Formats: sequence, structure tokens, C-alpha cells
Amino acid sequence: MKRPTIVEVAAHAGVSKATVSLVLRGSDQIPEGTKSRVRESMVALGYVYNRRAAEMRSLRSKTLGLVVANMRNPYFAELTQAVAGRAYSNGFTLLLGCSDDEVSRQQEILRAMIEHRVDGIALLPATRTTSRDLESSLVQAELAHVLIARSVVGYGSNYVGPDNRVAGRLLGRHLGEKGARSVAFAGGVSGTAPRRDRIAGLVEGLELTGGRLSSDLPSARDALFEAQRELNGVLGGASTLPDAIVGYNDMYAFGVMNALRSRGLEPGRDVMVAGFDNVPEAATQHPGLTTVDGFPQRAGAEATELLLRTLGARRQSVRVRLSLNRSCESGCRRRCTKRSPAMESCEPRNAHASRRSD
Amino acid sequence: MKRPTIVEVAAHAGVSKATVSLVLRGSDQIPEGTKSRVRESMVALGYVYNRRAAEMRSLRSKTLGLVVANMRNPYFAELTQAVAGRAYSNGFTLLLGCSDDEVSRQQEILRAMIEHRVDGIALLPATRTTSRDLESSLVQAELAHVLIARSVVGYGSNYVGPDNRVAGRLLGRHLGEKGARSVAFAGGVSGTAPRRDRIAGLVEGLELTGGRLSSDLPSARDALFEAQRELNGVLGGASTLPDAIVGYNDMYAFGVMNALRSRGLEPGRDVMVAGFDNVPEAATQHPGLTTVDGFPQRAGAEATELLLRTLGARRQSVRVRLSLNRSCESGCRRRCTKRSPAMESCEPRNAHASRRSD
DNA sequence: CTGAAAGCGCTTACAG
DNA sequence: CTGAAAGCGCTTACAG
Repeated sequence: MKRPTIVEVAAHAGVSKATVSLVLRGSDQIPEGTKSRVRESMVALGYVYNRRAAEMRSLRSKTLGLVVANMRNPYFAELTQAVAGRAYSNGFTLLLGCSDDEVSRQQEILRAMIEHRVDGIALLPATRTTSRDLESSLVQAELAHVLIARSVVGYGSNYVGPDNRVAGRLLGRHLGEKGARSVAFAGGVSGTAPRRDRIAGLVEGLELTGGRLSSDLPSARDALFEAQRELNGVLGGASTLPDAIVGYNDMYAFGVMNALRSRGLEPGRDVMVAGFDNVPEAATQHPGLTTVDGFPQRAGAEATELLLRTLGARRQSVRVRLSLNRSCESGCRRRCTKRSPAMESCEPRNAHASRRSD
Repeated sequence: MKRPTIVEVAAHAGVSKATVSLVLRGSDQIPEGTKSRVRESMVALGYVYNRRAAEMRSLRSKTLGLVVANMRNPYFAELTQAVAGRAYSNGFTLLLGCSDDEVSRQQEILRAMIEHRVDGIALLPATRTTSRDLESSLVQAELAHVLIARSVVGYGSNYVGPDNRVAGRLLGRHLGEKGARSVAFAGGVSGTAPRRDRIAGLVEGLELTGGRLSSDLPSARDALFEAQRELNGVLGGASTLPDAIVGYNDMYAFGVMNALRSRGLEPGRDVMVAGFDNVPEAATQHPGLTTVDGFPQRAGAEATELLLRTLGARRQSVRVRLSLNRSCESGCRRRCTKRSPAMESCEPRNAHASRRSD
């Protein structure tokens, strides 16, 4: 039951501990004969390297921490996969924590990870995280860290993720060009950096094209299901519909689509709908959802690389891109001169026609 | 930069290392006066507990490993969140690895985790994992482990996840009752345990109600997008459509819906479509997808508990449940006598009308 | 109630 | 090329 240590291996092979240690790390100072003898002993005894003991002595943990708000948003899941992959391919072990979007829990997880002596932490912060929270944990511990996907108001450094302002601008301009004059924004938690930036960008983009943000619908917690409920409330009292509704993210946008349908309205035909993120499901919904691609794979990979290089304070944006789909085709209808033979002439579905950000 | 250790704290407080250690672990043998003096020293020096050193000495790592095939399937993402939550609330740290559904990579990750001396491993195995792969890693290391969500042919023990046979049976019977006489199964990798069990159950359920499995469409790798392509090929050559198409999982089922639409067919009306898992998106698609709920939260939580209790070899099933939605309403159409005022009279949407498994 | 010593399984200089 | 010794930061008996 008890696993053999290098002491046992050394005795079995008739060498010293130090020699075994050198063999373990493939030193080229040990002649082949000794090496193979030691290796045979390891096999014979069923030796398993104890990485933690090694790291303890050498004072490097070769470990990274990832704390995410939740896993239900496919964007976050994909990010997590990318971080795990990058950590792995660099020989790092990844500790995962899930805050359930609660700051107190997040702080406890961070603390535990710091006690574990991770070399760095990638944090997808809980919605209500303040810069003070970060100061009292990551900064105070002088730990290399990077925020992914969500930046925090008042905490400018070490962010890797979409530039939400540019993303909003891309979408705003697109909607304006499609003929949207009044646009509503739905979902997200007000006061948070991503929401603020997306709205700011949206307004800028709309202004370029003659549209405007007509309302800012109240927000809710659980995107997929709550957006639908809240929207029902708002639309119920509204006398006129906006030309377009932009969800805080794709999950909200899906909820918006449902809310519209439950009122007998067809998204894309009666009201344009758009989101942010470009989760895989965006292309497979009906109609496909026009959204801004936030490239989670790239964000996760770059955040990890940044962490690994222990680069100092930097702010890094992942390029965003419009992902055009049918959910915004109503504007197209009004403006396209020839509608036949197919709508596709106006906007290809799933074609990822791209309009890159500057 | 270098963090203070208990030696520094002890010197600062004028006590021995052992006393500091006892204070750290809240021993009640130390009088309050000493405790608070020591604690003040810790604060003064900015002491941070080194969990790894402690675990090294006490030979318990308080660490669990989770290796998942991928994160893109929302079912897996939710499972991961549940495992993370349960590990956390039991004071365990979670190491995460992602195999990208490749066995060789999975084996390397397992090895690394074993070297890290995790106390146990939860494995959502890569598709082509054999029992031999498990023998040579987890079993040989005599490590507590549990398979989640996917069982492996020939490896009977330590599985927590849906009983796919029961799940298939539930769905088969439902489809038969809806009037389906010919049913096609699409997707998954042939030879794998979950696919085999789902099909076997489906056949049983159909037999009870006069239906039959008409074909077993070839499988593909990437559910969401590939299912659509493969189905196009198959349907293109087929002269008659089946009454229903069952996807290997919900992601495949979504692909099936798209494939049908791209041929001008409306899922739910022209052909019934169903899946397995009940990912959140199932309810928000249009039409909502009828599927069998596999309760990922529960599976993740129970797997973790099982691991923590280090119970020996057991096989544990998570209860499954039919999740009825409109994607199977065509059968309803044929059979319901009164169709008005609403289809809802036949099958409530999102109501999670449940038919529990025995 | 508190301290001195040994030890967890490795690595790291330093000799030879 | 290989060994003896010290040490990573804790905990654990064992004294007193």
C-alpha cells in the first residue's frame, strides 16, 4: 500500500538517493548503464514519482489556478477548456474552482489556491467583484494573475478578453446599417464593466448610423431563463416594439427570442435580435443568432500564456468579430432591393462573414 | 518576496514551531492568550499558510482530480461545475484536466495526477477508452476513482451516471406511444457503452409499443456540426423518412434539427426528433427538444461524494427522466382527438412532465 | 501547556 | 560519475 520512495529505489539499485533523483530528471551526467539499472529498480518496485515532494523542495509548484464564475455559459466552458489545454501543454497542473458567481466564495477559493502555492491565477471574476476584492487577495499575495473575459471596474491591469467597447460598436453599426433606429439592451448586471462597455460601444455604433438606444431593460441573474421572464414584463407594458433587441450575451439573446415567440413575434422577422460571445449554439438556433465573436479559445490560451510568462501588468484584448445570422434579417428585408431568390444573398448563414475590429 | 514560515512566526511570537502549528489548526490545548499573540505575529509578518507543505508531512493531499473528455457539451460542463462545488464544500482542491477526447492525452493527464498524489480521480473517459487503459493507470495505481457519465465496455465498477438502458427505454416507449413506427438513431461512436445501451433500451421501449429501430445512421465526431452533415448524406439517399430520429445526445439532436430544416422539413411536425441529456438549451430551442434528463448536477455531486467516502467498487445510477417538448409533437398530432384549442393540451412545454424510471 | 527532535519525499550544492 | 548532508515548510509523537 505504501508507495516506495527513492530511498527504496536507491537501495534496490545499489546507488544513492541523489543518483536516483538525477536519473528521474534525465540528467546526462549519469552513464546509461546506471540509468537503466535504476529504471529497472523503479519498475520492479512499482515506484511512482512524487511530484509534490519534488516541487516542495525546489519551491516551484508548476501549478496554475483557474477560478470561474460558472460553467453553464458555453463561453466560459470553452475558455476553461482552453486554459486547461494550455496549462497542460506547458507542463502545468491546473486547479479549478467555481465561485457560482458569488464573491465570498470566490475569495475563499482564491485564498485556498494561494495557500496551495499556485504559481499564478486566472480569474473569471464573479459579477459583483470589486477592485477592492482583488486588492485584498491577489494583489496582496503578490501573485501573478490575470482576469479573463470579465474586467472589473477600477482594476485596469491584467485583463485578457474581448474589447467590449469595440464589440458593441461593431454590433451597433451593423444594426444601424440594417435599418434599426431604436434598439433595446436586455440583461446583464448594471454597473459591471462588460455591460457598461458593451452599451457604450453600441451607442457609438448606432450614432454612426442614425440609430439610438431606446431603452435599457432591467437585468436578471440567470440568463437563459430569466431574460425571458423579464422581457415578458417589459414588452407587456410597451406600446411599441424596438427595432432590435440586443442581449447582454448570447444566452440572454436566446431568452429574448423565446420571450418574443411566446408573444407571437418571430425573431429576425419582426424584431432583430443579437448578442455577444458567439457560443456554438448561436449558429444552430433558428434563426441563427447574429452575435459578436469573443473567441473564447483564444482568450483562454492567451491568458494562460500571459500568466506563464509572468509578464507584468498588461491589458490584452482579444479581437472581436461580428457573426452574422438570420436573427437580424428584418432590417435586411426593408433595405434589400432584390429579395429573391434567397435571403442568403443578403447575409450568409454560418458563413462567418467577418468584419474585423480595428 | 520570500514568504515567512512558521519559524519566523514562532520567533516573532516567542514560541516554538510546534505551538504555531497547533494554533494554525485551532487546537484547543493552547490558551487564548498565546493564540492571539501568535495570530498577531502572523498578521504582522504577512504569514500565509503553506498547505502543500502541511499535506506533504501529513501524507494526505486533500486533493481530487477530474479529467473530462471535453467542455463543449453543456452536460459535461455542468457535471464539472457540480464536482468542483462538491469538492470545494468538502475542503478538497480540484485538479482539472481535459483530454480533448483523446485516450493518449487522457492517460498522460491521469499519470500526472497520480504523481501529484491526488486522493481520488473522477474520470469522464475519452470515447475510445478501453478497460485496459483503466487497468494500466487507475487500477494499477490503486487509486480511488469513479467513472462519470460514460461507462467503459468491460469495466463494470465505479460508474456514476445515467442508466442509459433505462433512458433509452423511456424514450423508446414514449416515441412508440406517439405513433412512431420507424425510428432512426443518429450519432455517437459505435462500440461505446453509452451508445450501445441507449440503442438497446430504445429497441426495448419501441418493441413494447409496436415501433422498431429502422436504421442506425453512421456516427461522427463533433456532435453539433457533424450530425448535420452526415444526416444530409443519409437523408439525401433515402426514399422515405423515419417517423422519428433520435440523436445520440442533445447536441446531435440539434444537428439533426438543422439537417432537417435545411431540407425544408420542420422538426416536430414532419419528423419527431429526440435526444439524451436535457442540456439547458433543449428547452429553449424551437421547437423545444424532447430528451431524457440525465441530471448532470446530481451525477457530479454523487460521484464526488462516492469518491470522498472511498467506497469500494459500486455502480451507481442517476435516475433519468423524460423531458417532453415539442420536437416530438407530430405523433401527438396523429393521435390526439381534440387538437384545439392548443397543442399544449397534449404535451406541456417546459413543464418537465416526468415519467420516472423504476 | 510548550519545546526539541525527527521526518514527509524529494532536490541541491558540495565533496571526492 | 556518485555519495553524504542539509533543507523545502510543515506535523507528529514524545518529553517535560
